[in-house]
Amino acid sequence: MNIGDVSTRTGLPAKTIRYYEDIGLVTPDRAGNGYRRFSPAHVHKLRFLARARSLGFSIEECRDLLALWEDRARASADVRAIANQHLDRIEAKITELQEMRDTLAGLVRACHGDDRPDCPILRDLEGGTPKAG
Amino acid sequence: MNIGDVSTRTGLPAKTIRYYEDIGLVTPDRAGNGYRRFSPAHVHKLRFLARARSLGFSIEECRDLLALWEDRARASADVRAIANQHLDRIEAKITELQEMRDTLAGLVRACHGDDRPDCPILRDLEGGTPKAG
DNA sequence: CTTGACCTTCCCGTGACTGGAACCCTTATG
DNA sequence: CATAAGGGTTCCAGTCACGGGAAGGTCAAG
Repeated sequence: MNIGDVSTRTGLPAKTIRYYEDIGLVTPDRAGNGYRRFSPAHVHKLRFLARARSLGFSIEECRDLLALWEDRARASADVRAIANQHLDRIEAKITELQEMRDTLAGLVRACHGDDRPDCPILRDLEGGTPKAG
Repeated sequence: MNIGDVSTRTGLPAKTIRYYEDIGLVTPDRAGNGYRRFSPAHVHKLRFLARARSLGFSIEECRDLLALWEDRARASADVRAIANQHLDRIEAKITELQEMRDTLAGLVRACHGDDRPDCPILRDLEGGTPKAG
């Protein structure tokens, strides 16, 4: 199978698939004309990667997950540890973004948003005068 | 004031302050020995930047906000538009992360996490067999 | 024989910095 | 006077996970 087919089958751009080869995540064969040739197993692997990436795992985590996936003697605890770590990072990021959102939403609410120059948003950015009174 | 003092006063690393000069966000004076010299106004501006960045505004948004901040005739609506747009992006990101979190949390819960190889997390990544039965 | 859709490699750009090398300026101390 | 410490300076490279685009090879159809 050529890279274009693999791309449609996995949803990954061809560029991304080449990149994954570059960094050693997949190693397709080569046809006589130099074209990459992918087996169903390669496609399966790339789908695994696409799914893991869509869940926000980093490339290095994907590499680890792939290794575990291909290790028939792996311990599920190892997989869960990676997932849990990632989960913690996601939770932290969510909290951080929620704080940003709350602050910003408050400022946007406080701003009348017309053609006058007075603006609580800028006042906050300027010096943390969070609307006195 | 030298860059080190500005760094402590604003909480921004010196490297970042130099970077902000590079991209034209601040333009400190220069002393005879080539050192950057910052006025209180520069520090104020950098604090503005630090606060805006901490709220997740991109550098380009910061540039726009700075321009509005320094335009005494600005309309608060313009500021609010930028903030609102940013708010939407934050909301979208939060939703995306929450979906990731929910999926991952489900998988982690389903994984017994011991030394056996059987693992629902890998099963999901492998092919979307989301635990049949 | 040409067209057009594929494929290849290669290099640059992204955002917002961070690390590090190699060097200059200033002050204090032996 | 040498030197060491602790500022500062420039410039280059790396991060992460690709994406854009150039320059060119390959293949099936008309």
